[in-house]
Parts: sequence; C-alpha cells; structure tokens
Amino acid sequence: MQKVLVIIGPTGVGKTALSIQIAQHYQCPIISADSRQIYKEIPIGTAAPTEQEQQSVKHYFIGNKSITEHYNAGQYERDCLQLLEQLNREKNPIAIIVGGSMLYVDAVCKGVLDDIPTIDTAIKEQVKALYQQHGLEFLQKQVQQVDEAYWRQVDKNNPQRLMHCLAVKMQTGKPLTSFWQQKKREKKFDFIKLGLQMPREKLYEQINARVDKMMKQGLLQEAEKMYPNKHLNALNTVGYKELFRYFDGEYTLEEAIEKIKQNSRHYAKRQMTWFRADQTINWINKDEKYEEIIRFVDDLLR
RNA sequence: GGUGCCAUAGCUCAGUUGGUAGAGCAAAGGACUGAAAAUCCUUGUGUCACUGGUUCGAUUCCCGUUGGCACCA
Repeated sequence: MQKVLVIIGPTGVGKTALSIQIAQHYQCPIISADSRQIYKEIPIGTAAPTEQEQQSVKHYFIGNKSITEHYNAGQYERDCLQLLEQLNREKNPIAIIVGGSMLYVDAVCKGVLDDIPTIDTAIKEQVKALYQQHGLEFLQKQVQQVDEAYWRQVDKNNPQRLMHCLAVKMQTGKPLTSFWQQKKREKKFDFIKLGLQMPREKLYEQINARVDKMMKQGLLQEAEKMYPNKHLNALNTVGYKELFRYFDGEYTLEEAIEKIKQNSRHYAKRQMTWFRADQTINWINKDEKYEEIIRFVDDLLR
C-alpha cells in the first residue's frame, strides 16, 4: 500500500520549512492540507509557502482557488484522494501531506465525512437569513422537528451546526443523520502521521513574532485589498477579520495586531486539543536536529 | 522631611458592618460529519504587600515596616 507521510502541528511551529527539507530528502511533492493557504489572494496572512519555496518542491493546493469560490472539507477530501491516486500511478515512492487544518486532515486520513449532496449557495443564504431574522431558538426548534437524532447530539448553541442540518433538509428533503453510515471507507493508503511539537511558551513567542513579520511583509495592504470582499467565508480568517475591524474604526491598529496574535494563539490551542485526542500521531520535538528527524521519519516509513 | 490616599487573581478593579473573597479581560480544558484559521461549551485558592497587636476568630480594626501615588515643605 502506498505510504503517505502526514506532517501536522500547530500553526507557527514551522511545518513549512521542515516539510520542504523532508520532501527534498524523499524526492516527492507536498500536498497542502490548509484551508486558507488554498486561496491565492491571501498568501501573506496565511504564511503560505513563498514562490521560492514552491520552486524548490512542487506544492499542491496552495493558491489554487479564489476567495470567491466556495470550498470545504468534503471537496478537499475528494480532491486530495484523487491526487494521491494520481501520484501513486506516477510511481512516487511516498507522498507527503502537510497542514494544520484538522478536519481536512481527518477527512482524508480517517474518512470521517459521509457523502452528502453539495448544498446550493442559495439555500445556505436562505437558512442564514432565517437565523438572522428569527434567532437561535428558532433554529433549535426546527432541528428538533427535522432531525431528532442529530438534535440529541449537537452543540445546541452552535448556529453553524444547526444551520447546516436545516440546509441539508431543505436541499434533499432528508435529515442530515440519514446520510450517516456506520461502515468505514475502504483504506487505500497507509497514512503515517508525524506531529511537530514545541513547548507552548516558545510556540506562542514564535506566533507573536510571525505576526510582526507579516505586518512588515505587507499584511495591512493585503487586507486592504480584500476589504471589499470581507463578508466571504475565505476571509473570516485570523489576520484579516481583525484588520477589517481596524478599517471599520472598531480597533486601533495596535489593538488589531494584538488581536491577531491572540487569535492565532487560540487557534494553535484548538489544534493541540484536536491532535491530543489522536493516538496515531508520532510526536517529535521540532527543535530536534534535522538528521535526528530524518532518522525518526525513516523509522516510521520502514 | 511632613501630611494624606493606595497595596486583593497574570492585568484592571469590586467586596467582606471582623467568620479567609468575586467581576471583566487574559489564561486553561473540552467539543467538532461540507463555513473548520470557522463555530460552540466549561473553568476563578488568590501567602487579600510584610511584621506585630486587639479578638474565640483579622484580608477587614490598631501600631509599625516596605513599595507606589498626590499634595505641602
């Protein structure tokens, strides 16, 4: 079975640089699993691999979509599996997936998503309008009626989840949980996970420093260009949503930058919570010597 | 040097007519089935600055010490 090395870790830990070294060592391309680096208009705030980095190793799913396109974890799963099969046919020795978007990684590696028809944008908008008009309680009552099984186990105060449930019902006429299947997808690849670790204090320092660096690279200008499209989901992203509030006069620039740092830290924390539950991750300290890391990975791939 | 005010959670501050304390923010823990850098849930023990006194009992009252602020010299 084709081996796939999956490199994960919290934002700012240094996945990009290390994964390029590893990919060069194994002579294989990199498949990104990052829900925001996929958009071509926002490279600075998402710390996407640079042109130069992308020339040194072939990257997939970096900047291949526009912020105006709708994209999600389900589509990523299909795109990624298709690519893995193609790379397999081309006789690549291994494949490398790198990214911090937890659901994207699990969608591919664990097949956690069941097949659900794509929801029309118009229906999504309609459900959102219902929420804005009638509030959370209305959503809650609707979901109770439409999909009792789902209601029993959802976060009942989470509008996003409730709206999705209702949208599926509107589109298909069937409850969301009716699409859930017990059987797991047939496993076609051998996913081997490498987790990059770092003491939290140091990680947070690195995150803070990286935000300052982004500002020097022109994040403010990038965000300014995006401002007319601020309502798009792709721009509901750390680094942009805070600067939009600065443009709106809600924050001073200084406050916005502090918020970007804080929200980046929160994001890293959520990633760590998610990863902690995954017993299949092989952890290594990011500050380990490069040779040590390669030896560790060699052992994993054996 | 003198007088007055202040010292409580990481920060800003409430409060206890004497029975060892609570908000906001920060922070931590968790959830996650097509928005996932999203969205949602939970969590407040801190020598109440230090020393001594009064008291059954002091973070609270009193003496002193230290630090800060203000005013007067």
